[in-house]
Amino acid sequence: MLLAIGYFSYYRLSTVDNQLITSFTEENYLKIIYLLTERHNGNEVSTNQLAEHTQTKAASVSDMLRKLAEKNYINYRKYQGVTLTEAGEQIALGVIRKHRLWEVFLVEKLGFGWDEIHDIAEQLEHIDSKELTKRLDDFLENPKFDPHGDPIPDAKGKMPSVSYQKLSEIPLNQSVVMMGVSVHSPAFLQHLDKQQITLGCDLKVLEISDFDKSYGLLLNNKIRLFVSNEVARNLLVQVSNA
Amino acid sequence: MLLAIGYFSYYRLSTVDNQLITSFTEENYLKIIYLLTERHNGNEVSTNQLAEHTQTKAASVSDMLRKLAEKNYINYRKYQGVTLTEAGEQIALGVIRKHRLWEVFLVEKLGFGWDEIHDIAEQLEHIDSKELTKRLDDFLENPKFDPHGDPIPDAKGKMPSVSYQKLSEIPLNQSVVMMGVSVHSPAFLQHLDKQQITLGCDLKVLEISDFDKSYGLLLNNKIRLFVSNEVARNLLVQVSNA
DNA sequence: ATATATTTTTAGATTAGTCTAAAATTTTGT
DNA sequence: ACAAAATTTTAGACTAATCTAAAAATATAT
Ligand SMILES: [Mn+2]
Ligand SMILES: [Mn+2]
Ligand SMILES: [Mn+2]
Ligand SMILES: [Mn+2]
Repeated sequence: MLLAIGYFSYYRLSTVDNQLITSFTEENYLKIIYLLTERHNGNEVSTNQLAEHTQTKAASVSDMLRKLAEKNYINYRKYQGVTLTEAGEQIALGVIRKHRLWEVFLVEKLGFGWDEIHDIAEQLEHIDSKELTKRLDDFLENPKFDPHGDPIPDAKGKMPSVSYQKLSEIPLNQSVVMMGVSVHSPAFLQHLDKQQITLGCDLKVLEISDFDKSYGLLLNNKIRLFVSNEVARNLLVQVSNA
Repeated sequence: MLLAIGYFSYYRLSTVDNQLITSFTEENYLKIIYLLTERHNGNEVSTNQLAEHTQTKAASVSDMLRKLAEKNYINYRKYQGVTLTEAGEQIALGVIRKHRLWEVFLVEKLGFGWDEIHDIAEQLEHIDSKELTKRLDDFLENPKFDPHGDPIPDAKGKMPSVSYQKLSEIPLNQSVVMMGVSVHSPAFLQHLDKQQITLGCDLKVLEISDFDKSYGLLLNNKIRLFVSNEVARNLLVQVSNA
């Protein structure tokens, strides 16, 4: 809620663009439920998983789930985990859209590295203004992917479907393009930077070491390097269609 | 507090760049105390004034003042009103800096009108990242004034001093430049837009009507128009030094 | 199948920020 | 100078989001 008096105005949390009030906290729960559901291919998300990802205790999550179910944002059968309703999913996708658009802004316009942006986007994703989101999207020239390769839901709340594979699942000598990462930690992203593994680069698995299961790669048809098995499992790629 | 786990992270309010925790709400109080103190030329701000500008009740303000005084952000003698301490002023100036930088962004980069930006900046001013503020400032080419003509405090927390006069205090036939507005309501700003009164335009008071005390102006040495006494009192100008 | 372990929910508290109503203090007007 | 009015503070209560501890439900393991 916003009210102007003379010079000033005071922004009182539990904002609204127009209609229903969804708190900062509720938005975070819905977003995390969406992302975890997606990661589990549509399976219910458990209370403990949510506690872990919200950095709270299971008891707090139970309370919040009761509340979100009351508002019809989630399907909730006690002890059975949750999924989002259509209404809940739309809120989640709106938050994810803003998060990813702001990440594009931070990298493309402000020159941040892809390892520095997530925590800032975590705040910006809650800014509540349809018009701002629309103008930001245009300013960025309607990007379809964020700096980590994640697809950006459109203004209607539709998430583009992507079909990436883990590099670890690609046959030897198959040329692929690096499309995304499934871990966003600064440490992992900086590790990739050091080896010049960036979004859009060409990769080919030449060998998998018998010694430590590490991956011997050819990068951009030029550079040979080894990455650990864990790195290979967290690189998302697509078979080159060239 | 921010913690990343795999894909996600969860932003828990009561944020920090590094050190002390200042809530969203506390930031708003400190900002409003700063602006009201400035408006009263350094005089104490009263509980009722704060209640009005925070859209809360005097009782709530009293509580918050006790808390802010405890944290040494304000000088508070019961019943006597408050002023900011150096620490409180630095927080207020940081918030105001971000508010005004974001307003520049919204107008210069996203093409918003000056009447549409305040409420969005009211949210953006709480985003907590020194690095973001620094890069935003550079991206905007280190603007010294926001779209309403208000000066932008520098990164060290120093507010540039400006010496504007109300148009209503300017002698007849004195050429002045329009430098700012002392009311930021969309209605007022749109009213100015309609008469093409913009920041930087030339103004000269040709007459003050005996009938209704309205001001007969010459705009940009070309256009003659009348504005109400209230408009004249809320236009901030500076004598042309050309 | 049943005891044990794990997960989830409930019960009861706590904190921040707000409220209304009542008490205390300051200001104003004669 | 003092009564009345206005302002400010205090007291007590409420809501959202969290917590710990205990109870209930579900899963697992012999
Ligand atoms: Mn992110
Ligand atoms: Mn991302
Ligand atoms: Mn503003
Ligand atoms: Mn402004």
